[in-house]
Amino acid sequence: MIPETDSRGAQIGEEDGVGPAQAAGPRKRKRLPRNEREQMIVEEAIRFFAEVGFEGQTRELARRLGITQPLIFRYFPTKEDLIERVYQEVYLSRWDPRWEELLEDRDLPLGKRLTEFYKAYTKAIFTYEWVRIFVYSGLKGVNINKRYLALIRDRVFKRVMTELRAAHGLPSPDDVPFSEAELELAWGLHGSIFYIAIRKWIYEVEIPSDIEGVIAAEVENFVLGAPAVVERMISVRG
Amino acid sequence: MIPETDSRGAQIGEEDGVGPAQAAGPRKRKRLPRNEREQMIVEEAIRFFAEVGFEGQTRELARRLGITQPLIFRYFPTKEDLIERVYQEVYLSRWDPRWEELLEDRDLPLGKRLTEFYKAYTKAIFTYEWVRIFVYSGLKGVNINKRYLALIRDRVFKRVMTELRAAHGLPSPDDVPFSEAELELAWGLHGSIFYIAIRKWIYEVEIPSDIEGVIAAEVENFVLGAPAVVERMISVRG
DNA sequence: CATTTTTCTGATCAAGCGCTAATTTACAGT
DNA sequence: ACTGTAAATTAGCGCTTGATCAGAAAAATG
Repeated sequence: MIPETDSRGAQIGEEDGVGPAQAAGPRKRKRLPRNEREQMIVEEAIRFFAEVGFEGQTRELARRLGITQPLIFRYFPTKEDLIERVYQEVYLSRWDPRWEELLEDRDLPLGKRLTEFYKAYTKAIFTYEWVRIFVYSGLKGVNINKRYLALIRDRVFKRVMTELRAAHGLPSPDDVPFSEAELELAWGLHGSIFYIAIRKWIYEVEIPSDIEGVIAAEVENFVLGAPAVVERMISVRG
Repeated sequence: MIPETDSRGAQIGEEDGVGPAQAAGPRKRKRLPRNEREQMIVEEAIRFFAEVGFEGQTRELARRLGITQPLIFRYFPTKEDLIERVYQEVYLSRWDPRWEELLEDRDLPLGKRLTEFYKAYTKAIFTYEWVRIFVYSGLKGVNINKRYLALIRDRVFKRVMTELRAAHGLPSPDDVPFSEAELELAWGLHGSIFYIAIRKWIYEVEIPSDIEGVIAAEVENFVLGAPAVVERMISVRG
C-alpha cells in the first residue's frame, strides 16, 4: 500500500490516459464531447490547484491541458465556479459507509478494528491531491472543510470512544455522556496519523516507508494507553 | 493560558501600540526612524501573510499599515526579500534551549517532563501567526521549514525516546539504535498535539478550551502505551 | 456533398500586480 | 528661523490577471 511515489504522490512515470499533453507541441485542434472535456478540465484543475494553490492562474492550467485559456470559461463561468467543482470532486464519494460498520464489529478486537479502519481510510484519502486541497481550502476558510470535520467527529470519533468504553466494561455514552476531553483522545489518535500525511505532502519531508506499520504502532499505543485515561476521566467526574 | 481570542488569535479588542491604523482616515504624513518603520512593516507583514498567504498584495499590506505602497520597497528591495525577513522573524528565537534540559531532567517523572515541555512549547508557538506561516511556507516548499523539522527530530524526538527507554530499563540508543518506527512514536505524540493547532488556526474550528488538560491526557496516553510498543519493537528485532 | 451545430481559438479589455523615478515634506542640527 | 537630509508620497510603467466575444473549424446531420 502507498507505493513509491514522486513528490506529487503519483506513480512515477505515470502519464495517465485521460491526462493532458503537458507541454505538448502545437497540437491539432481536437473537439471533445462536452462531458468529456469538462471532466478533463476538472481533473487537471485538481492536480494543478493541489500543487500551486487556488491562486494558480487559468492560463497555466490551460497550458497544462493543452487548450486555450478562454475555453475553460466556456465550461465554468468563473474561476470560482471551477474551484467549487474541484471541492465537490475531491471530497465527494471518498467516504465509505462500511468503515462505520467495521468500527462497530465487536467480533474483532478493538485494536484490529482500528488498524483496519485507518488502513482503509488512509488508502482512500492519503493522496497528494486530497491532503493539499484539504489544507488549502482550510486556509481559505471554506465551509465544506468544517462540514467534513464534523462528519468525522460524529461518524468516527464518537464510535471509537463508544467502542473503547464497551471493550473495557465502562458505561455507555447514553449513561455517561462524552466529555470534550474524552473525545479529544480520538482526535489525538487521528492527529497522530493524519500528521504523517501533512509531513509528506505539506512539508514534503521523508516519512517511513512502512505506513501501515506506523499506523499499527499508533493504534497499539492508543489501545494500551487510552482506556486508563478514560477511566480516570469518568471516575473523577462521577 | 491561551486566552479567549478572535479567529486571528489576537486578544479581542486588541489594537496594539505599535500597530497600524487599520482603515484609518487620511492620516497626516508621519516620519519614523528607519529601524522603527522597518520593524513596523515586518510585524504587520507577519499578521498579513499569516492571514491571506504570501500571495497577499503589497498594496493591501500598505493600506493596513497606513502608508503608501512604494514605501515598502524603500525598506525591502523586493517582496520576496520581505517574505524572507518574515520567515526569520517568525522562526528565529522562538526556540528555548532549556526545553532540551527539561526533557533530560531525570529527577522528574517522564510524564511530568513531557507535559511541562509541551506546555512551554505550545505556549511559544501556538499562535495564529506561527502556525499559519509554517503551513503556508510548507506548501510553498521553503527550505527553512524542513530545517525546523530536522531540528525538532534531533533535539526533541530522539531525546524523548532516549528518556522513555531509560525510564523502563531498556537499552540506550548507543547499544540499540532507534528504528524509524520507534522515533515515529514521538512523531505521533507530537502530531496529536500539533494537530490541535491545525484544527484551530488552519481549519478554524472549535477546539477544547482546556488545552493543557488535553496535552496532559495525550502525554498520559503516550506514557502508558508507548513503553510496551517500544519493548516489542526492540525484542522483535533481537 | 452541403448544411447545421457546437467546440474551440485569437484578439483584446479593464483591473490589478510588483516595482521605479521624480518630487514633496517632516524633522534634526545649527 | 533657516537649511540639509532622509522619510514619505504622487504618478505611472510594463506586465499579468480573469473574463469577453466574434469568428474559425471540427464533428454531426441530412
